[in-house]
Amino acid sequence: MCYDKIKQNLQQNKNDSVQSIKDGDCMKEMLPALKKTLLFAGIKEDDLLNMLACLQPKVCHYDKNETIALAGDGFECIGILIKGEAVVMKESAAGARHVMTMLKPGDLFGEMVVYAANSAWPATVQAREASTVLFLDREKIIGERCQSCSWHRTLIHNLLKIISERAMMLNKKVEYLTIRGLRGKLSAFLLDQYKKQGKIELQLPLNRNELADFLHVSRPSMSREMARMQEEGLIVFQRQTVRILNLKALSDIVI
Amino acid sequence: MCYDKIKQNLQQNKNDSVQSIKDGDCMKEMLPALKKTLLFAGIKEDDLLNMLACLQPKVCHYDKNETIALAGDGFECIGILIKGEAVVMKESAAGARHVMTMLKPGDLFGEMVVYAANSAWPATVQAREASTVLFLDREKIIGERCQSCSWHRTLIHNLLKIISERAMMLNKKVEYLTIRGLRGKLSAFLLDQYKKQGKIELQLPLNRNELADFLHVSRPSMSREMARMQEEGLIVFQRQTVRILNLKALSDIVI
DNA sequence: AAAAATCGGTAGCTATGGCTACCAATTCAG
DNA sequence: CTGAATTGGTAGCCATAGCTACCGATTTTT
Repeated sequence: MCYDKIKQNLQQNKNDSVQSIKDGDCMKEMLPALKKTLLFAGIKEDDLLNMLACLQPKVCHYDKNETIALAGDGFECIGILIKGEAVVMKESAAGARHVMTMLKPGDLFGEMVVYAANSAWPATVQAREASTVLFLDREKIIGERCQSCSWHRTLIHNLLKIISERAMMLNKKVEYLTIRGLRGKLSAFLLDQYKKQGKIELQLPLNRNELADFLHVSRPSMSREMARMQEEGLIVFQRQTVRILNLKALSDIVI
Repeated sequence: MCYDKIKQNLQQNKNDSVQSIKDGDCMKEMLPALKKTLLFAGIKEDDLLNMLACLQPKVCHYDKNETIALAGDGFECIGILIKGEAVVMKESAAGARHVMTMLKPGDLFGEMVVYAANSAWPATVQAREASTVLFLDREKIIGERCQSCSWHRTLIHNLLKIISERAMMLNKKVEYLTIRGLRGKLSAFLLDQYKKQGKIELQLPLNRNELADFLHVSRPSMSREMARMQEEGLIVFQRQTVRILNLKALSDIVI
């Protein structure tokens, strides 16, 4: 498992991984990914180097299809994908696989798991291409033993923001999922878009397939319902454009 | 709205609310609630007082049925219910109300919203009895301007843990909700219980009504499905006791 | 510009599951 | 100990929505 890899890395000279970052080669490779990482938002490029020295990250390489983290593992580090591509997926005992997210360079994983007490990693992370991952110790991010580095505060801010927003997103998702009825889900989505875009003439940010997927309904069923709502004079639509005709009726549908 | 109340409070002498905490009367009332609050876990009772002096909380009182926070409000503070009882609820435009959580003394609210960028409060908090609420500024918890207080680190740890665990719970909920088919949801639930209890003979922690509610299905539909599963030799059950007969079959059902 | 792929709409069939109603068993209260 | 209330099982009806299949329109590729 990945965990073995991290441990191996630890047993090496402590400064080894940091050293390797400091020689320009490796660092240059990492910079673009690190700059994109939300965890490091607001930290100047020049400071990144010093910060990494303090964070003592472990760098691990994975081959294509190698497992980075296994569902059920305990997990002490936050991962940042530096290079390559990975997927977060659920695997049933039957072997059916369901991809939950794709990770691109700069993406974070494990932020939630790592700070929750005795929670096992709920999904498997697997490299889809040869990939490089940076592991950050959860305590080091907070700066448990570090009094001198000023940017720990920025990291904590970012971390709180990232996890909070993940939670808010999940909350929103639960809301959509618990709404009874396809029409209800659609109405809720349209009203949310209305709130966001401020006009009754909406541009849908998703195509039909993605929207159906997001609401967890089948595409034809959704199309049918949209057609019905148009018949009943609630909305008019053409492709990605939807105009809400009866705002009140829509909000009445949502529980 | 609540926000006005907090502002009023701010316009008073800055130390006013803190003062009032320091006179024993008010403080004694608060102590039991504060000790239960997860945000303060691991902080000694003696330290609580000093901590509150640094955090400069605002104390607000609410009458029965008064609104503490309104859906859509921006919100800069975390709330701790000290006395009374409150509910977090969703209100549709139609006026239908749905209680999401009940808050008891010591319970926190707003932790997620407050650290997510420009997120509006997704639900309304309303006092069900005459209640007292302590509001903590989000920056003060992190200790933005405070170098001296050592327990900021504990608070940050607790905060990260609380929000992470909330997110993990939501994640679990999404999992259950996205499973297609009543049988799938049931199987997933039973397998989770199996993992938790370690035996194939389970004691369900919920009665049928609660379980149906948790899985977002109707009680009769669930009973029917359970009966079918028994017919097919997957499980045997009687009231709260369920014995799993075919573990593999169950896990095959869950996607 | 033609071919291919993607995207969206529609139809028909059917499985799923929600709902009401009712009954049996168990638990609780007086 | 008896009546009431809660809890769980069952039946039947029917709305919802999933699925397959197919078609036309649009976009992309070559």
